[in-house]
Amino acid sequence: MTEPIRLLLVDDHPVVRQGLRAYLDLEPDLEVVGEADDGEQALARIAETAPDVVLLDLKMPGLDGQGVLERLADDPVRVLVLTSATDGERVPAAIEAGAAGFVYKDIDPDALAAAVRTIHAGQTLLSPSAMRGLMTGSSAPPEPTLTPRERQVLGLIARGQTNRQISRALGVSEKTVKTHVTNLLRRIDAADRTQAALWAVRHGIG
Amino acid sequence: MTEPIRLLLVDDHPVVRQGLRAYLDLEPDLEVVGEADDGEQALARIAETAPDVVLLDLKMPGLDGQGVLERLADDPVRVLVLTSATDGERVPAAIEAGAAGFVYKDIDPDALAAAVRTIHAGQTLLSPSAMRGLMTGSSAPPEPTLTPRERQVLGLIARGQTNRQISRALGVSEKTVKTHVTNLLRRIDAADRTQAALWAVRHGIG
DNA sequence: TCGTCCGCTGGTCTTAGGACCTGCGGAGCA
DNA sequence: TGCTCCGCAGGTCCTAAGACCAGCGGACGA
Repeated sequence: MTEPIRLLLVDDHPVVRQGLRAYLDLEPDLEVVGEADDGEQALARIAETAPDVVLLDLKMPGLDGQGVLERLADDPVRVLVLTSATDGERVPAAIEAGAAGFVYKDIDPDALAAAVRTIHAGQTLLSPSAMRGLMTGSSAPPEPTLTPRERQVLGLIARGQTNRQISRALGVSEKTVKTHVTNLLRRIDAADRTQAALWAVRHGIG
Repeated sequence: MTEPIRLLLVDDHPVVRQGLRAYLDLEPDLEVVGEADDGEQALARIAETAPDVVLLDLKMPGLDGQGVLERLADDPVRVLVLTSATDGERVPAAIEAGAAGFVYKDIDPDALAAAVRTIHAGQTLLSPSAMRGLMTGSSAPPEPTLTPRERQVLGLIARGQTNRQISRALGVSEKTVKTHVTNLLRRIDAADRTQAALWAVRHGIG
């Protein structure tokens, strides 16, 4: 097993830090090595703990996230910006200042862990549609829209049913079920039914 | 999007409530509408806020979790008992008194959110072997005994990984992974990896 | 020593699953 | 009318998954 990714959590709300720590520390390849509640403290902790990735809220009293980013210009640490829909307008400047990506604070824990790994691996977490959405001030990313039938099939997948079982349950051919499965996998960006089932559980379907 | 599931958190330790709230509130379909640190306060909050689901610690000063359950006999609210391995002997009585399920306090956030959704959907979170083990007063959950390796593989399945991906993550052959999968499927009585993943989620693995 | 469990790995074989091609009819809308 | 979406279903094809056969060495306990 390789060294865990070392994380610093920077947010002025203890509740948020606690919540983040509670589930990030459960990931075996992630390790929270410190917390900070403002920009100055963040810089001090970064110097002390040399984290790989900083999860950084932009909106903080005193030295804010943008200020931190500007002072980290020559530091190899990767910064993942934690943002909310109402803070979207700060993100482009943060990216300009060197942040490697951003996520919404309401991101689910799996996706946050994945985001951390992605930027730690040297990639960035930006998509033109996401940037565009932020700049127009639109709310959180929309959920994929499944057709009623796809949703139904997904619900049955999330109960562990095979295509054969689903076809019998719905009174259609197995071929039809396969078609719905193929379509819904593409919509929710899942590679297979197992991932689809997990997605369904996370989204309260089935 | 449907209405979020409204939650009340009941635990005498502020730290626990805070941590729970921090990550449950991050789930878009869940909303923490209140907290209470003992049974009396819990009943008052339930009356005020009409939550869908109560996360309830059994062991509290004054009116405890069991007392709350007994007074909620005619309330439609669903109760998810938060327990620890050392409190296991209280669970059967709590279930008898109307709790819809129980989870261990060290459950990971995904599994907890899934548990909440499951009981909100009207299901229960009980397995005969889990109940049997609890009734005999054993400490650890009496789950099917997976070997350490099987458990590890199951955890990765529960993240949606393929056998190939798992073999790379663990540094073993795909053949070895398949063997572990075959063995763990038999142990947990699952027909395929999708069912195994769902089982893992329900049991706080991965 | 022997037996069991564990983790590792090879082999063979079948089939469920999924991608991607196709097309039908119905509904709704410009 | 034409287009899109939806649900339904056929086809071909490949491969991941899983069952079941086998065996190795190490650790542990009777």
